[in-house]
Amino acid sequence: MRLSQTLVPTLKEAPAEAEVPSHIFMVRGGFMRKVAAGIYSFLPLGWRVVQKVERIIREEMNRAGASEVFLPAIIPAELWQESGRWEQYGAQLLRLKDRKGADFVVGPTHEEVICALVRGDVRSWRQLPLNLYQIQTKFRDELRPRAGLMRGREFIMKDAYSFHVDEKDARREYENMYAAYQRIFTRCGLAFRAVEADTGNIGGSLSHEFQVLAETGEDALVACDTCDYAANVEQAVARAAAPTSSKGTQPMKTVSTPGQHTIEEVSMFLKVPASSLVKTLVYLADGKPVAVLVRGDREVNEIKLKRATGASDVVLATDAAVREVTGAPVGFAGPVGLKIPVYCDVEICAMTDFVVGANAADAHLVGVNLERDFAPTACGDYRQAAPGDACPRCDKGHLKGYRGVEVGQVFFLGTKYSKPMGVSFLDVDGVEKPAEMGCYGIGVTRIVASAIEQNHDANGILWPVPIAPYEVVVLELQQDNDAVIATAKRIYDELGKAGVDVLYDDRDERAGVKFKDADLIGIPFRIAVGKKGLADGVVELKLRKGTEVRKIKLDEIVPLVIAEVTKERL
RNA sequence: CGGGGCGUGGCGCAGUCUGGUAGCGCGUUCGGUUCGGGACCGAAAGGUCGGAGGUUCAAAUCCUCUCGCCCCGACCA
Repeated sequence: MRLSQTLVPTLKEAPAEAEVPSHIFMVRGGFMRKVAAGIYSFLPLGWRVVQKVERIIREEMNRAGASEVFLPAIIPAELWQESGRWEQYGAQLLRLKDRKGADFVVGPTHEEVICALVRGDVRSWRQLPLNLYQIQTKFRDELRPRAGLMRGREFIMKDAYSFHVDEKDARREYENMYAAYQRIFTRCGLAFRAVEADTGNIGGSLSHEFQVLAETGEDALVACDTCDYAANVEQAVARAAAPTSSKGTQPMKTVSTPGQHTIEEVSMFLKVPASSLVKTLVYLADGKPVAVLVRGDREVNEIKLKRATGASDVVLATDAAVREVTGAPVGFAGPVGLKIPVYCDVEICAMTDFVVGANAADAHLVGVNLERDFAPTACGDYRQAAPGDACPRCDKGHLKGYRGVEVGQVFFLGTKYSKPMGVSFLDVDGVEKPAEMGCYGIGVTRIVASAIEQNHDANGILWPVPIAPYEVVVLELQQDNDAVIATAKRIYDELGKAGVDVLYDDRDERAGVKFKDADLIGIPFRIAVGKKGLADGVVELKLRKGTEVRKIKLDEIVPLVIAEVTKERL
């Protein structure tokens, strides 16, 4: 492609709203433009990157035995009412009406549609297993879209759904997709990690997320420094310290702590570390108050609490509710004498003579001990795992913290959707059974953003060759020199004929502008054709990710570049 | 939804406190000189100051309402 004939509007300055590197460079490099909050147009360069990523995904999905379909973006509400998600999904679901007043949704995900398709046409065990996927635009009306493509409202996703005669086969396919995902992200040139994950809204019982490691990632991860355990902190098991046999030595007594209601304040006031305090938090589990105890320097993991209480909704209680339950202002809650269920994190089983709120204004209890002074309803893992924790899987390791961008997730769903949606088949034994299901998503546009987060410098993007919009850029450094123009055009033509994706900067611009733009848009291989080099019979070859400028003889440049590009393609 | 901030030519911003009829840099167009790391000189085009209402002789500026956007938090296949 000749740069003079396409639209690559590069900018010297990025819009003020762009903060993360991927957003800044995609706008500055002329890859995309914003249309509304979380909604973007892809320009020629950006769309080429998306298509390269999609091609890799298609190749690997097809190789893994999945079949591509294309489902509608606009879905009748009845299907969502049938699954129950019309009510459950909340405000993220964009709802609309047609001219007759009938309700529709813009699909944020497609379990309903795929189930409706499969239940109509799959009747027999002989038709299973089946794995269907699509690459399509999704819409989720996010509370707060941010960081360009990292969290948009409209985005491109590859979603796959598999159907099986039994759980064993569904788990086999889970492993198959897991392996395919490893290949996809590797081929995209990403440094990533598969981590154990919560199953969230989608439901099901087994899930891994594929996280691209990046400082700007929204997700907190922990991974063992010794074994291969890795998990989203939402999901990570917090290893219990060995319970102490000591019963504690101090008597329980009340101390006055006027105005000290945060852990930090109480810790300073009583001159004890936060790790010697026990934090009592009141939650409403489906509206009913429960208390959770964690060590003072820990955080409650609400997902674990949700699981423990069996509630479908767990929220921190309002100040008024806390006051009603504890009889004290917020900041003085404690387990002693509480009439509501008390969930005690196991870490506290290893503590003695700790500090808790006294359920009275301006007072705390010191020298408190489990069992002796209060009896919890349950003991378990209710806290957020944290860097420095002992690894829950191996004996030697400790957890380290990372930030990640979730680019894919695989779920084993069981019959969560197939039962309510009536996806069943007649098995060999003549019995009708619900299909076991899996689903597997990849954020295509998020891959594009996270690739930039991982591959950029101060001047612009450093695309990995397999997803670069073009593999090679040819710079024509002078417009008034026939030899330069003829040579640049010849190299461009020959590379193009050889199947190399090549961009030709034939614009009537000064050399400096072309160098700057080439760095900004991040094409991996750069060939500079100028009169200085031609005088010596050479052109210059430079890799975007390196600093070395190689002078290559005119008759060697094309075969050399073809060889080097091919090597990088994966 | 809670907290903070911002809407002024395509982009980045000043002007708003203290009302007087819109300015700077980049980009764009034309002419000239330049020409291997975002050139220089000269000329020019381009703005309902997010929108509506109000106060005033006079509103980008003050008041009310409203819409949009960004950041932090809560939320999240």
